[in-house]
Amino acid sequence: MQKLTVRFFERPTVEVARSLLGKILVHDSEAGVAAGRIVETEAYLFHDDPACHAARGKTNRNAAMFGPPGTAYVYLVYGLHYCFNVVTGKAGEGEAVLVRSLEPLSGLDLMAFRRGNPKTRLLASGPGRLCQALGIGKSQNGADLSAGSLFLAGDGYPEAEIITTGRIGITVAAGLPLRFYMAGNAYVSRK
DNA sequence: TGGCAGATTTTA
DNA sequence: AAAATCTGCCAA
Repeated sequence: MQKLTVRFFERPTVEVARSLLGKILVHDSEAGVAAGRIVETEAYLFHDDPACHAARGKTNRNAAMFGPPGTAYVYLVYGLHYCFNVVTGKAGEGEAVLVRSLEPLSGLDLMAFRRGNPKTRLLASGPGRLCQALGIGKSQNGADLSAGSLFLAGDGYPEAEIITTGRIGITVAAGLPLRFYMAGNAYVSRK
Protein backbone atom coordinates (compact mmCIF):
# COMPACT_ATOMS: atom_id res chain seq x y z
CA MET A 1 0.00 0.00 0.00
CA GLN A 2 1.59 3.19 -1.27
CA LYS A 3 1.15 6.39 0.74
CA LEU A 4 0.19 9.36 -1.45
CA THR A 5 2.68 12.22 -1.38
CA VAL A 6 2.59 15.97 -2.05
CA ARG A 7 3.31 15.17 -5.70
CA PHE A 8 -0.15 13.62 -5.98
CA PHE A 9 -1.98 16.59 -4.47
CA GLU A 10 -0.23 19.42 -6.27
CA ARG A 11 -1.83 18.50 -9.59
CA PRO A 12 -4.96 20.35 -10.82
CA THR A 13 -7.83 19.96 -8.35
CA VAL A 14 -10.30 18.25 -10.69
CA GLU A 15 -7.65 15.73 -11.66
CA VAL A 16 -6.98 14.98 -7.99
CA ALA A 17 -10.70 14.68 -7.24
CA ARG A 18 -11.05 12.06 -9.98
CA SER A 19 -7.93 10.10 -9.17
CA LEU A 20 -8.76 9.98 -5.45
CA LEU A 21 -11.61 7.61 -6.33
CA GLY A 22 -10.43 4.10 -5.46
CA LYS A 23 -7.71 5.34 -3.11
CA ILE A 24 -7.78 4.59 0.62
CA LEU A 25 -8.22 7.02 3.50
CA VAL A 26 -6.62 5.78 6.73
CA HIS A 27 -6.73 7.11 10.27
CA ASP A 28 -4.36 5.34 12.62
CA SER A 29 -5.57 6.77 15.93
CA GLU A 30 -5.12 5.81 19.57
CA ALA A 31 -8.39 3.93 19.40
CA GLY A 32 -7.15 1.82 16.49
CA VAL A 33 -6.98 1.81 12.71
CA ALA A 34 -9.99 2.70 10.58
CA ALA A 35 -9.82 2.85 6.80
CA GLY A 36 -12.06 2.95 3.76
CA ARG A 37 -11.98 3.21 -0.01
CA ILE A 38 -12.91 6.62 -1.42
CA VAL A 39 -15.95 6.30 -3.68
CA GLU A 40 -17.21 9.91 -3.93
CA THR A 41 -15.48 13.31 -4.06
CA GLU A 42 -16.17 16.95 -4.93
CA ALA A 43 -13.83 19.66 -6.21
CA TYR A 44 -13.89 23.26 -4.93
CA LEU A 45 -12.00 25.71 -7.12
CA PHE A 46 -10.16 29.02 -6.97
CA HIS A 47 -11.61 30.50 -10.16
CA ASP A 48 -15.32 31.18 -10.74
CA ASP A 49 -16.56 29.00 -7.90
CA PRO A 50 -18.64 30.96 -5.34
CA ALA A 51 -19.38 27.72 -3.47
CA CYS A 52 -15.71 27.40 -2.51
CA HIS A 53 -15.07 28.46 1.09
CA ALA A 54 -11.95 30.28 -0.05
CA ALA A 55 -13.91 32.46 -2.49
CA ARG A 56 -14.61 35.12 0.11
CA GLY A 57 -11.10 35.29 1.47
CA LYS A 58 -9.24 33.84 4.41
CA THR A 59 -11.02 33.46 7.75
CA ASN A 60 -10.20 31.62 10.93
CA ARG A 61 -12.27 28.66 9.79
CA ASN A 62 -10.90 28.19 6.27
CA ALA A 63 -7.26 29.14 6.93
CA ALA A 64 -6.03 25.58 6.33
CA MET A 65 -7.33 25.72 2.75
CA PHE A 66 -4.63 28.24 1.94
CA GLY A 67 -1.85 25.93 3.04
CA PRO A 68 0.28 23.69 0.80
CA PRO A 69 -1.25 20.81 -1.17
CA GLY A 70 -1.63 17.69 0.95
CA THR A 71 -2.92 19.63 3.94
CA ALA A 72 -6.15 18.50 5.64
CA TYR A 73 -8.94 21.07 5.77
CA VAL A 74 -11.52 19.98 8.34
CA TYR A 75 -14.43 22.26 9.18
CA LEU A 76 -17.74 22.16 11.00
CA VAL A 77 -20.97 22.37 8.97
CA TYR A 78 -24.32 23.30 10.41
CA GLY A 79 -22.74 23.57 13.81
CA LEU A 80 -22.32 19.84 14.40
CA HIS A 81 -20.88 17.73 11.57
CA TYR A 82 -17.30 17.75 10.31
CA CYS A 83 -16.27 17.63 6.67
CA PHE A 84 -12.87 16.40 5.50
CA ASN A 85 -11.05 17.99 2.55
CA VAL A 86 -7.63 17.65 0.96
CA VAL A 87 -5.96 20.89 -0.10
CA THR A 88 -4.90 20.63 -3.74
CA GLY A 89 -3.35 22.71 -6.52
CA LYS A 90 -1.13 25.62 -5.58
CA ALA A 91 -0.48 26.83 -2.03
CA GLY A 92 -2.33 30.06 -1.31
CA GLU A 93 -5.14 29.59 -3.83
CA GLY A 94 -7.49 27.73 -1.54
CA GLU A 95 -8.56 24.81 -3.71
CA ALA A 96 -9.60 21.52 -2.15
CA VAL A 97 -11.30 18.18 -2.68
CA LEU A 98 -14.12 17.21 -0.33
CA VAL A 99 -14.13 13.47 0.39
CA ARG A 100 -17.82 12.53 0.59
CA SER A 101 -18.04 8.77 1.01
CA LEU A 102 -16.00 5.71 1.89
CA GLU A 103 -16.55 2.02 1.45
CA PRO A 104 -15.38 0.65 4.83
CA LEU A 105 -12.36 -1.65 4.55
CA SER A 106 -10.87 -2.16 8.00
CA GLY A 107 -11.68 -1.20 11.55
CA LEU A 108 -15.38 -1.80 10.97
CA ASP A 109 -16.05 -2.42 14.65
CA LEU A 110 -14.37 0.84 15.64
CA MET A 111 -16.29 2.76 12.98
CA ALA A 112 -19.57 1.22 14.07
CA PHE A 113 -18.86 2.08 17.69
CA ARG A 114 -18.07 5.70 16.84
CA ARG A 115 -21.19 5.95 14.70
CA GLY A 116 -23.59 4.30 17.12
CA ASN A 117 -23.83 1.01 15.22
CA PRO A 118 -25.72 1.86 12.06
CA LYS A 119 -26.02 -0.44 9.05
CA THR A 120 -22.68 -0.92 7.28
CA ARG A 121 -23.88 1.04 4.27
CA LEU A 122 -24.35 4.12 6.47
CA LEU A 123 -21.02 3.82 8.29
CA ALA A 124 -19.07 6.31 6.18
CA SER A 125 -21.41 7.30 3.34
CA GLY A 126 -21.66 11.09 3.49
CA PRO A 127 -19.06 13.67 4.59
CA GLY A 128 -20.29 13.97 8.18
CA ARG A 129 -20.61 10.22 8.68
CA LEU A 130 -17.17 9.59 7.21
CA CYS A 131 -15.55 11.98 9.69
CA GLN A 132 -17.38 10.49 12.63
CA ALA A 133 -16.47 6.92 11.56
CA LEU A 134 -12.76 7.71 11.20
CA GLY A 135 -12.57 9.98 14.23
CA ILE A 136 -11.72 13.05 12.18
CA GLY A 137 -12.38 16.38 13.87
CA LYS A 138 -10.97 19.77 14.66
CA SER A 139 -7.61 18.35 15.76
CA GLN A 140 -6.94 17.06 12.24
CA ASN A 141 -7.50 20.49 10.67
CA GLY A 142 -4.25 21.65 9.08
CA ALA A 143 -2.58 18.24 9.40
CA ASP A 144 0.04 17.19 6.84
CA LEU A 145 -1.51 14.19 5.09
CA SER A 146 1.81 13.01 3.73
CA ALA A 147 3.38 12.68 7.17
CA GLY A 148 0.96 11.96 10.03
CA SER A 149 -1.44 9.29 11.28
CA LEU A 150 -4.16 10.49 8.93
CA PHE A 151 -3.14 9.73 5.36
CA LEU A 152 -4.13 8.54 1.90
CA ALA A 153 -2.82 5.51 0.09
CA GLY A 154 -3.16 3.62 -3.16
CA ASP A 155 -3.25 -0.17 -3.44
CA GLY A 156 -3.48 -0.72 -7.18
CA TYR A 157 -7.27 -1.00 -7.11
CA PRO A 158 -8.40 -1.04 -10.76
CA GLU A 159 -9.85 2.21 -12.08
CA ALA A 160 -13.61 2.09 -12.31
CA GLU A 161 -16.03 4.09 -14.42
CA ILE A 162 -16.48 7.62 -13.04
CA ILE A 163 -19.83 9.45 -13.05
CA THR A 164 -19.75 13.27 -13.02
CA THR A 165 -22.62 15.35 -11.57
CA GLY A 166 -23.34 18.65 -9.85
CA ARG A 167 -22.28 19.02 -6.24
CA ILE A 168 -24.59 18.11 -3.35
CA GLY A 169 -25.94 20.24 -0.53
CA ILE A 170 -25.08 23.64 -1.98
CA THR A 171 -27.32 26.29 -3.52
CA VAL A 172 -24.77 28.41 -5.39
CA ALA A 173 -22.90 27.00 -8.38
CA ALA A 174 -24.75 23.72 -7.86
CA GLY A 175 -24.77 23.10 -11.62
CA LEU A 176 -21.01 22.89 -12.08
CA PRO A 177 -19.92 19.32 -12.92
CA LEU A 178 -17.54 18.93 -9.99
CA ARG A 179 -18.83 15.88 -8.14
CA PHE A 180 -17.35 12.50 -9.00
CA TYR A 181 -18.27 9.00 -7.91
CA MET A 182 -17.59 5.37 -8.79
CA ALA A 183 -20.36 3.98 -11.00
CA GLY A 184 -22.51 1.35 -9.33
CA ASN A 185 -20.91 1.61 -5.89
CA ALA A 186 -23.39 1.06 -3.04
CA TYR A 187 -21.60 3.45 -0.69
CA VAL A 188 -22.08 6.58 -2.79
CA SER A 189 -24.17 8.98 -0.70
CA ARG A 190 -26.79 9.54 -3.39
CA LYS A 191 -27.40 9.44 -7.10
C1' DT B 1 -40.77 5.54 2.27
C1' DG B 2 -40.64 10.29 2.15
C1' DG B 3 -40.65 14.88 3.85
C1' DC B 4 -39.47 18.08 7.44
C1' DA B 5 -37.69 20.25 11.63
C1' DG B 6 -33.96 20.58 14.80
C1' DA B 7 -29.23 20.69 16.40
C1' DT B 8 -25.53 24.67 16.82
C1' DT B 9 -20.82 27.15 14.91
C1' DT B 10 -19.09 30.40 11.79
C1' DT B 11 -19.47 34.16 9.04
C1' DA B 12 -21.64 38.08 6.80
C1' DA C 1 -29.72 34.47 8.55
C1' DA C 2 -27.78 30.83 5.97
C1' DA C 3 -24.55 27.19 5.51
C1' DA C 4 -20.23 21.68 1.33
C1' DT C 5 -25.32 17.56 7.07
C1' DC C 6 -27.57 13.94 9.56
C1' DT C 7 -31.14 12.00 12.42
C1' DG C 8 -35.53 11.11 14.33
C1' DC C 9 -40.28 11.75 14.04
C1' DC C 10 -44.36 11.88 11.67
C1' DA C 11 -47.83 10.51 8.15
C1' DA C 12 -49.50 7.40 4.77
